[in-house]
Amino acid sequence: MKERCGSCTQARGRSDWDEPLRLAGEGGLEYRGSQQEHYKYLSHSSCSSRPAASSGPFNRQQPDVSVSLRKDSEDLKMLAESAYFSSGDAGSSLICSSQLELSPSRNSTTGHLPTRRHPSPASSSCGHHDWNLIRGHQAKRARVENIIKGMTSSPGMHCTDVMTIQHEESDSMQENERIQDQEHVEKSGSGSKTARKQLESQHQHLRTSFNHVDGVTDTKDEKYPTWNDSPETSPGDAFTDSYSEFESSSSRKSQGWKKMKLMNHFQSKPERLKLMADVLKYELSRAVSRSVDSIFKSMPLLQTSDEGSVETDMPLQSSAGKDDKLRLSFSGNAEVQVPDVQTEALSLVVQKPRLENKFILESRSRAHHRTKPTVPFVHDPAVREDQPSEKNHNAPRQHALSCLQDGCSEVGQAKFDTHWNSIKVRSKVNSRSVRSPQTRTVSVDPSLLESLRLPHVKIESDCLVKNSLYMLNEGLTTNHLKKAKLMFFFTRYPSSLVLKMCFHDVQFTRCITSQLIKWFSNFREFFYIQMEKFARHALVEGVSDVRGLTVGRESELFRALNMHYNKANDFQVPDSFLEVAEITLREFYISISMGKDRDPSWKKSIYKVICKLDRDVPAEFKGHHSG
DNA sequence: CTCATACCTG
DNA sequence: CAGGTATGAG
Repeated sequence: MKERCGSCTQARGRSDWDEPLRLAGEGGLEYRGSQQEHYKYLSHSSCSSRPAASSGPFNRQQPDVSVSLRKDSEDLKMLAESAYFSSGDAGSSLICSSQLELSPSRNSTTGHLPTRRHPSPASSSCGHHDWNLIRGHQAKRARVENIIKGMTSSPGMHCTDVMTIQHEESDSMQENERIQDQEHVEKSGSGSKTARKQLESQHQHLRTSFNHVDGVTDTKDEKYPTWNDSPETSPGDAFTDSYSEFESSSSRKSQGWKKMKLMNHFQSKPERLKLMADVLKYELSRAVSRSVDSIFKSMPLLQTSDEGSVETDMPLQSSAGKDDKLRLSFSGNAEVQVPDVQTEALSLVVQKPRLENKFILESRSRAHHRTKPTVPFVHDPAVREDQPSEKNHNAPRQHALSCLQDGCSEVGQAKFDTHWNSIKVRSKVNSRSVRSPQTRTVSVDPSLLESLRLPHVKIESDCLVKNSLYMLNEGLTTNHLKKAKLMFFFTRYPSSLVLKMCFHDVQFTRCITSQLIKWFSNFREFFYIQMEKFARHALVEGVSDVRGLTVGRESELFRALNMHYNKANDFQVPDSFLEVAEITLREFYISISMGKDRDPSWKKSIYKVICKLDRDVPAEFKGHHSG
């Protein structure tokens, strides 16, 4: 009694689900013949009365449907194919590209903003006076920009970004130490040196430090890759050790030529060092505070609309409209701009790294050097129509965090608003996976906050984490189910591509895919059961002509269907679905009236017809509102 | 054999 | 709606 849509099963079976990377498009072609065959059969059947001249919805539809659907099918295939190929390899190539894009620190040529400066003794000496000409606020700005730059990296980077900032400071200071040492030697060699001169020297030194931060990059970038790739050695190591006395943040070991310098640091200028550290801390905290404040200022918006896309005073170098991931990373890092080397990674790691999407969170064990920027992979098929939702989103969608559309930007989509708070769907898959924002916390070491003098910065972890780290669900929620039901109005046999596009916020594991398939299978089951029931009922009631079978919005059949798929009745069921329902009902009626239901697989032919009536799912299903 | 689905059941 | 099973295609 296994009635199956043979071609459907074939076309949508392995090639579709089992190998999602393969486009499931051939089915449509195969069905075409079947459909024609079917309609031929229908026209031959005693019940079929579909002369073109006759009126009525049935006649109006059939020819149109069979033709236009064919065309639509073609278009769909094309669209799907293009969309597919761009999204199919997203899991891999996008990651790679994103990593590249997101790692300005690894490629000094990409950034206006220096990420890492390692003034070599020679060049730093040469540029010393030039740097002194640069105003302090420029230096600060540079640092802030640097911070922002760091934010554009992945969430997993925040710790090391901070480290980098510290190291930058350290390096600058160290460089100045070297300069000062030189000066010291020179002056001591020449003669007297007053305490005032010492003080001036310190101030000069500090200015130089900041200027270094701002201006060093050009000459030192070439050193960065080495530093980045070889965490064990860094020109800034020496000072890091001394600097850590104030920040207690670094465990890096000084190496090589640094050690002698380090000795000098402590022996000759402890006070100066301390002063420098204090000033640096102050400046750093100010800069960080400003940047963080600006970020947080914009953060609450992220929860509710695209307006919340991160807009800060700070220049965001990276992205044009398409690079949502960059901005996402930006927000992701925003939460942890506090130089905390100990805590936040833990809270982030709590989030399960995504295996398929390589959502990698760097281990803290590598915090002592800049980790490779990790990319929060936004399962965001590149071809996805990035068009605004019809109900909201006047704000430009390019404002990032469009990848957050699922959770945070569903203004006006009341029926999806509770996505993030939705209860779990009863299922094995769900039971292990639904991420609740409340489960995430960002722990920032209070002492570090204190040390940074950022009392006003509130780490709104939920908001931040929600916005930055919840793009991908491991489980299907009730809202996903709801969405799937609404999708059923358009497609009874969604391809894996469509599913991925519409549920791009879900990690498409095998389980998830199977569950979605099962959902639609259940939907179809209910749908066909209703159809058969009403068709039989019509026969019993003596309906003699299929033209008398219509499915209107007031019909009992539609109400039953609507109750099932659109219980809240908050979705405008497309007319096309009514047509599909009507066609299906008539197919059942015809088959039953012909006694075909005695054939165990009598529904097969009906399935063949219906599966061809799938429409493209509206873009709003693909773009956002996961639920 | 695997795989995906239809069908049946709870 | 999901689990289990039967079926058929590859």
